[in-house]
Amino acid sequence: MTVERMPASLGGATSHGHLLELIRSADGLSRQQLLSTTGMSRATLYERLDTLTRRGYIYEAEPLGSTGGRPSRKIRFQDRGRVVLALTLGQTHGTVSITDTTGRQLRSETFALEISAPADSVLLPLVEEGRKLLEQGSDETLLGIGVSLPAPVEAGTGHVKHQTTIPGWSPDSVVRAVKATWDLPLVIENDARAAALGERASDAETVVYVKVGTGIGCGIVVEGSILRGAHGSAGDIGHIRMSADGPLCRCGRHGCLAAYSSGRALRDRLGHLGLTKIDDISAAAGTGDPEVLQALSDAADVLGRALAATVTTLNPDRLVLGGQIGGLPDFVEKVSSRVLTDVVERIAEGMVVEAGHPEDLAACHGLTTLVMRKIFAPDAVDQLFADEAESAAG
Amino acid sequence: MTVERMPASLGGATSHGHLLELIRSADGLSRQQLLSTTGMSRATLYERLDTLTRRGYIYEAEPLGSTGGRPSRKIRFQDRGRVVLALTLGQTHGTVSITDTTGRQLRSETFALEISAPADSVLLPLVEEGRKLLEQGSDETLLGIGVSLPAPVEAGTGHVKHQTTIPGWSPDSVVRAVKATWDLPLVIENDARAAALGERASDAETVVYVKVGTGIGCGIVVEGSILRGAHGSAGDIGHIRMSADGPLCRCGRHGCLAAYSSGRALRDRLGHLGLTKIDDISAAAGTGDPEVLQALSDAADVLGRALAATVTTLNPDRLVLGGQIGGLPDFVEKVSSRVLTDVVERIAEGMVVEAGHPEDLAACHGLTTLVMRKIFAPDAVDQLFADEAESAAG
DNA sequence: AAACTTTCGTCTAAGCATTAGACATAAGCC
DNA sequence: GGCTTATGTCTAATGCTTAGACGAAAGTTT
Repeated sequence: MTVERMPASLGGATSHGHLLELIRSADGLSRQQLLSTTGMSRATLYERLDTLTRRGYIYEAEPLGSTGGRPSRKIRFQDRGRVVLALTLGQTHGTVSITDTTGRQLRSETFALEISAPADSVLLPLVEEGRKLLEQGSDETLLGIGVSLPAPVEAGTGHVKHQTTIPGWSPDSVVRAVKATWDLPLVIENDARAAALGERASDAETVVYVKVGTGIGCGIVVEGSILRGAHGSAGDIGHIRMSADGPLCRCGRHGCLAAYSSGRALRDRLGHLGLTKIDDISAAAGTGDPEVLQALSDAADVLGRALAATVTTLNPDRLVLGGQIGGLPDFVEKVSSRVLTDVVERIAEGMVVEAGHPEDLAACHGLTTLVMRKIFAPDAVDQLFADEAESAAG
Repeated sequence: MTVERMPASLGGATSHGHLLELIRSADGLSRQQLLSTTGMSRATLYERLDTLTRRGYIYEAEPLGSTGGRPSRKIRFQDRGRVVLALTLGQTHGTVSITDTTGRQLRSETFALEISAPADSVLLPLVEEGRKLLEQGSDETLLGIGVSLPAPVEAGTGHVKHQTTIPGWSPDSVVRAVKATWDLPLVIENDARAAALGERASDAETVVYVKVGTGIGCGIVVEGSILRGAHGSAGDIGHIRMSADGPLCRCGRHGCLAAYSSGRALRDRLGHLGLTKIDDISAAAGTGDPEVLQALSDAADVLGRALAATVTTLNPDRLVLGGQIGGLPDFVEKVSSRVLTDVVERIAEGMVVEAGHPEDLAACHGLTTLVMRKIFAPDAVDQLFADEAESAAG
């Protein structure tokens, strides 16, 4: 006799990992609902739920309203007291955050730092602060750690690629600094990419996140996954060439987007006003200084022209701007209008151009998403259960 | 007692579908090799192979060389006599091809057509020619049909999107025209996207395919899958705006890439030489007409500038040029040099810029890939087996 | 030609996960 | 208290998968 099965896509959630995934995605399902959505037998499902409960993956939450008989109880993903530590490093500041499993910040501290300093001198204070922040919580369990950097990161290993922004750091400096304190799942990602992931609303969306701070970074998320390209340089839009004879860029070429629109370029242009820091510029923009506003407008216009090409190539649902410069309302407004006029209507329509969440929050959220994915990926969970069963038997 | 299992990624090929996938990807594996790679038991594997053989999915091929004992026999995916029909429609020509399961053309015929004519008057002759070509083969089984169009196509349904190039076609005109003759798996795709897929070498690569014919099309393949974007307009680079006050484009705006570099733009520029067709231009380029060469060079230069932005955004492994204009050696050369100078070295290095296979072949290959994927996707095969088992039991 | 080696093909008993379904209990509603 | 629905546990049956045996097949080596 053959059993009626659900289409594999929806409910063939037979394994522990997929069942957990189902519970984690739906916020609270009753046993009854799980039985019908998965199509599993009572005995099997209960065994699975039992195991997942015993191992602390799920718990039984409040009852749902009764429909006449005994009320069912929600089964929930065990997120109570589970936290992720996110270290988001920028060029000049770093934030240490404790987040819940959905990426919401619970506690955080921001510090000044100099990213070009030796790796350990930058990282160890942050790690130490992480330890302190963790101690402030009661009954919290740390699940994993995420670190974002304003530099290219190798996809699989999390190694820092040798590059101008972080000259002295060895590839595995972050891994070592963190692993020395916590032997837990660790994810390292470029800051713009982490923020892009943190800004995405649904898994179906294509999001382009552009960070304009000291430099220009960009993260592209297509259907929930980060676009990396052949050598991990996808989204390196700061070096789109806007003209053959433009200003000199740090990369040695002329006319790069970053030489027009980055915070560094603005600082150079506005240096004579005594604005020596990027934050000075955003502050001056707030006061309405006309020269500053004009400079921002020019920068935004060039960026908008470049992004028009990027947007035309990718047809995203959303274009999100962030960073100290990128997030300024006037800047967003100007970029938006330029992009929307330069992009053909078919692509522009329905696309949202907007300022992102405060940068740390976005990156923090993205990092938590990555950490959670790494730990609770169905296959990873199944593997873990299989390994434990094996070692118990062997 | 617990069984040692292979890592799920590699060999956990327990189901019929995944086993078939494994056999299909490796070209000829012995039973012995299958046993060790999958980790399945002899009995189970043999049952699976038996079923797959009985249903005509696989067959036993020639023996491998002996290593001292009885030689093993290769198990092969059943591709003998299996063909796919590919209809590749351009603006002015259409090709009907019979391909083997790897996408290699076996027989083909090319016709002149006018894409702006009513759908049925374009499609029915091609379908009829397809029937004739199929009759020429002996002992061939048609697995499915692929159709590529020089117009946007809706991803899931294969419906033609209402657009300027094909004004009179109803969304489902292609589906109806084909399904009336063959009730088989059908895939409909945009021509540049099909070609992009047809050009890809490995599933790990990111490939940007740019077709310069009458218009400019572009297909982007990331890790084997086609990038579509929010409304399916990803890769619509013909309307990247190259200047605010450039020539008028058909879309009503000024300065679009297509107004500089498309075959149509070249034809307009070279009209006074009596070159009224795109093919005339490529012919004249072959004879070395200096005015034509200069026009091509200019067009290529602008395209190269636009592609530099696209390439910087995506960091592809390969940039492939195709189409009547795009495939011209001088054109490729010029685009390549412009892209490679405009793109920052980190991205340019390792990237290959090259002319694609003749356009029909690439699109044809891509279509076959899509049809084969649709039919032999592991899940689809498993579903089929499950359904049949159920109906046999019920 | 005989011995050797390796694969092939089939079969069996055992193991294990999963299932259908029974049965008792719990809990809210009328 | 009766009704209804969900929960919790248990059992026999089912059926897929496995380990492993066994012999035949088909080459190589001696």
